[in-house]
Amino acid sequence: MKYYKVAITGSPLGEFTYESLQKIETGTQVSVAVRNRVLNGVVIATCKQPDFKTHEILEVHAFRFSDKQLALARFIASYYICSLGDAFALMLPYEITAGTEAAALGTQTSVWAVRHKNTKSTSKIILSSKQENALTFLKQHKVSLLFGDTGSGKTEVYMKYFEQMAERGKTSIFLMPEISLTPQMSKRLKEHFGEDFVMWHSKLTPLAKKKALAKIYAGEAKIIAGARSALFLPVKNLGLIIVDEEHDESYKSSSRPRYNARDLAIYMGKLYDVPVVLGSATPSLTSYVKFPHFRLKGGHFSSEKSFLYEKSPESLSPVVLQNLQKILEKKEQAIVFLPTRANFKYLQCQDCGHTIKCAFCSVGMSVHQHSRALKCHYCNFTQAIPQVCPECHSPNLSSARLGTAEAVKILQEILPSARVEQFDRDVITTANKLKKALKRFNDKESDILVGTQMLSKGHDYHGVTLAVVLGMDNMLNMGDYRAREKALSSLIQVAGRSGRAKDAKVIVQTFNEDFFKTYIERYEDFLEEEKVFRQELYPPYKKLCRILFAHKNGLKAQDAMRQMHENLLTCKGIEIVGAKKCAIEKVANKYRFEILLRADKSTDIIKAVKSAKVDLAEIDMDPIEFG
DNA sequence: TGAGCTTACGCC
DNA sequence: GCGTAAGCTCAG
Repeated sequence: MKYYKVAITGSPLGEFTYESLQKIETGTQVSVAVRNRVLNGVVIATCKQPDFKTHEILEVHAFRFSDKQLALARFIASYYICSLGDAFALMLPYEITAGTEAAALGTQTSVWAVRHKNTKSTSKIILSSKQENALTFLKQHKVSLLFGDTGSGKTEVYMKYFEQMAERGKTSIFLMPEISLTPQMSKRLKEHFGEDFVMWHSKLTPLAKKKALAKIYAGEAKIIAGARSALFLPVKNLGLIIVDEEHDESYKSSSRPRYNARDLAIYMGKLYDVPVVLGSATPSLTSYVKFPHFRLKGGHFSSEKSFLYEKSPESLSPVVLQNLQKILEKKEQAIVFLPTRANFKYLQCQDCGHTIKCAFCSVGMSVHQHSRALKCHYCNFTQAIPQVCPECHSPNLSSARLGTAEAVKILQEILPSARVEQFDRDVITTANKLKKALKRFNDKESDILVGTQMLSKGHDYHGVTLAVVLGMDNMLNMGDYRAREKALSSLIQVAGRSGRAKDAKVIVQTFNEDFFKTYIERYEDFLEEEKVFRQELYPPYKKLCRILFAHKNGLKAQDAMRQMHENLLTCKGIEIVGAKKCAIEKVANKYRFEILLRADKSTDIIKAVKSAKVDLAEIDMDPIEFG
């Protein structure tokens, strides 16, 4: 009898020992019984017979993780402090049988693919001399940052690099934020690379996933574009990883394990000995400090952009409305950016000051006029809009903090001839709706798009000559160490969506004109100054780790925090910045506490957290959210 | 007393 | 994480 250590896929527990008569290679997928359930697992080692009774491995699957994937899983488990089972779960975003079935399917597809090879464009990508220089630079470095303005032609540089890799038979992974996986980008890559190109994201239908996997297994996919999970696909012959919009927060997972795909891409680059390119018009300070960069300036468009700052509280002010009116008269288009969804973020009593809170979270309920409801943006709890204050019964309830839906409503009333559309995740719920909304806008069937961050991510709007940016001060006043970086980069990203063809105007409503004015066209100056601000206490100069404790019994969560805090006191090389209630005390009926750690080296944090960890603790290494 | 719900334990 | 068994509450 042989004995094996098995990591249970998706389980936070450690490795369990199972027996089998078969010889099973490390990395092989197996089915095992835990309690009386059959679960998937991964064989991670052989071992001696333990002193307890073991169960038999029920089934040995055909799929096996490569040694490099095993190394990646081990790294994730150790750096993000999670079980191997949790790490492997990231790498299996498809059913257990996918490996074998897809492999079988692969042969069929390859015949099909060969027959359709002629769908691939034969046209070569022609780069400008600046772009050529950029590519040369990227090729000279293991990890590099392509710091390129919107419209500077980063995508062509990427595509040329992909093409050269494909010519050498190498596969490239192209990561982008989920929301940027637009029909436009897909179309462009598909047109150029034809059957060599595969798209991967969580919303693919099971059949589409199967087809994509088949191509990947068969080694036919040469360019794999996808959201963060695409990083873990079983790629053959990896040659290059490009992480576009590297500053984007969506690379960081907000559930266990809380990995950052951009950072893991860099680790994978080392592991596979392939180059990694990070790209952004507004790079994170972390990447800017850590990696050599090539500055690709704009100038792709000959148009000019002018900025107008309005010192005003957030509103559709006369200045904003007049400018929108002018745009309509000229039959041009505008985008309006607002960081808030719904009609209003809050509903407040004018007499006693009470804000209506979610019954399950310690946050205000947002007003959704369309569904005539108050909605919690944290847990989705919905209730009717009350007529009187639940505290003092006053009927004087008023809404605060303008949201996208309300802005659309106001614009439709004041500018009745305008065709205004809401562009946020309340309205754009599917890929199809996104595609259609973009098509309407680019076909000039709509005039004004009012939206959140979604507006600014990777879409090309040809005819926009006015960008209105509201709510910047709310972003700036968020209070976490990245607030300035986030606000400025959002502004630059939104501004970058306008003036692609003609001269354009950007209206920024803010009381912090000096800050935005100074840096809007000099992001590198901002980064230089930000270095000084971060030097003493914040990343990339210091490592942070946040540990969360959430439980519906508040005392349980607090006790767990206290216990871990006590354990941490004896640990060396770390600073306990705080151990307290979270800023948002309760979410989805769970009370929340947190510990924040700071250190010079991540190894000290890992060592400390591993030794001090208690059951309830959820580890968030390199956190970017502090709510 | 036991149905119905909450909490603690430990999984190989 | 999650199933199970033990603990707890309360109408009858």
